[in-house]
Amino acid sequence: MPKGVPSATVSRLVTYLRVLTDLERAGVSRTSSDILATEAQVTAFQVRKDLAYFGSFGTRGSGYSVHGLRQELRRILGLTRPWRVAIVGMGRLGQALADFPQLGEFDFELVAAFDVDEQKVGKVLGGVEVRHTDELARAAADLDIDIAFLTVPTPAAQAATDKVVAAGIVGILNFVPTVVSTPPEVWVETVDFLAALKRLAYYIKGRAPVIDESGVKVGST
Amino acid sequence: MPKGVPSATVSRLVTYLRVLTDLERAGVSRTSSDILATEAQVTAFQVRKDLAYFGSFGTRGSGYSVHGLRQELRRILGLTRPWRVAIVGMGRLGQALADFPQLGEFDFELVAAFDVDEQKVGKVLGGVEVRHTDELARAAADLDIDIAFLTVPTPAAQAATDKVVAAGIVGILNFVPTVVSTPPEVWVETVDFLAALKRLAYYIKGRAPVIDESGVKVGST
DNA sequence: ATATGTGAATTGATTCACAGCG
DNA sequence: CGCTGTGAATCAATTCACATAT
Repeated sequence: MPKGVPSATVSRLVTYLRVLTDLERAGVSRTSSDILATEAQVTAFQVRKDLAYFGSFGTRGSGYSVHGLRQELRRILGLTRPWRVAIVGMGRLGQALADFPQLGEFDFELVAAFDVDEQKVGKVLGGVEVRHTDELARAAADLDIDIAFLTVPTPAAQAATDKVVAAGIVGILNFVPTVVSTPPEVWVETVDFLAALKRLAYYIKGRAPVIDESGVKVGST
Repeated sequence: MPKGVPSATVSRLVTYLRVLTDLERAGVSRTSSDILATEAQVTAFQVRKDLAYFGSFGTRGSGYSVHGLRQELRRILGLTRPWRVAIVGMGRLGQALADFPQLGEFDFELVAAFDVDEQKVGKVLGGVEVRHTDELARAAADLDIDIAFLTVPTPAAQAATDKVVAAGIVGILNFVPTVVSTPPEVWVETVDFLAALKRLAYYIKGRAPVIDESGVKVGST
């Protein structure tokens, strides 16, 4: 596990893994940095450099084994063992994620769900019984929870995070549009579509088609 | 609109804007790069450098006007005018997004929804009438659509993207876990929670609590 | 002949120190 | 005096050229 790997490299490795999975599913047995680069929309240099952080996985002159490189990437990314996931916050999004069928496909197992609403505690939503968030520490130890999906309302985010941290959970997938504080041993990845939408506004500002006086779309000025 | 702004800066501007909105809502009238930095979990240097790409918005010795800086960031990010959004792909996620109440709060207006499924075309899902995806080009011109939310099944992603591009839409918020190809005048922001989850696995690999033989959690080795 | 793996060069982003203004 | 704004320095990431292996 080398140090100093750019986080952009980790993101790209996830993309390469998806491309390799598609290739393997399509029955392709060998590939190259060129092909991976095209599919991932990066350069072949970048693909090779990204892989070089972790070792040498190809054969000079003939490229990479699709299956072999896929296994290596799964190992590098830590996707060869099942991760045990809990959802914290069973509102609309939490319930939708509980229902999401493809989680298991990728060795992520939903093992618990939590909410502070007594109306929800004890009910089964999306196939899991909802427990009270105060049970987090006990349940995390019993159920060996690795990852929490944080899907609580924004004002509750930090308090819920503190409970997750106190429970010894080291990974948080944060769906709440706010920055939460955690000790350094806890890693937080954020998924925030409103933030992505606002970035998009920045990039297309001034590019959006302009309608001229006759109602015809013309290029931006 | 300065060139060469790091994309990380754009992401952080979105965070600063959220912090400023919270501060304004809380009735705070002035702030500083230090306060913004703490809330956004970056350094004060970084805040000032990020803002410096676009101008000078503070007062030396006394910091920033919360309201003033918030307006500047809204202007910089292109959030002072309404953006017209269409959803392409009215499956589970598309319907959930159509139902999402907070879009309008941020000057994003849902103006149309598309699907290829004849069963869905003509129905009203999440408050919008669903049109056939082949109507995209016509509708985009009539309704002046700026942004498409891409929420189609993965195998349909590129074909749907091509229709979006042909319709003259310049911004795509891509929820599909794949890389789509677009001409350079179209900007794509990707929201992929499975990718974020896999990155998380990488970072916590080796950090996850280890259970010793007596069933007690101990630090990772 | 061909495509990988990698050190060197370049480009880009962040950090810093302090000059500049209120 | 305090806090912003910014050029210079450091640090990090990407690009490139080519040596290397099959």
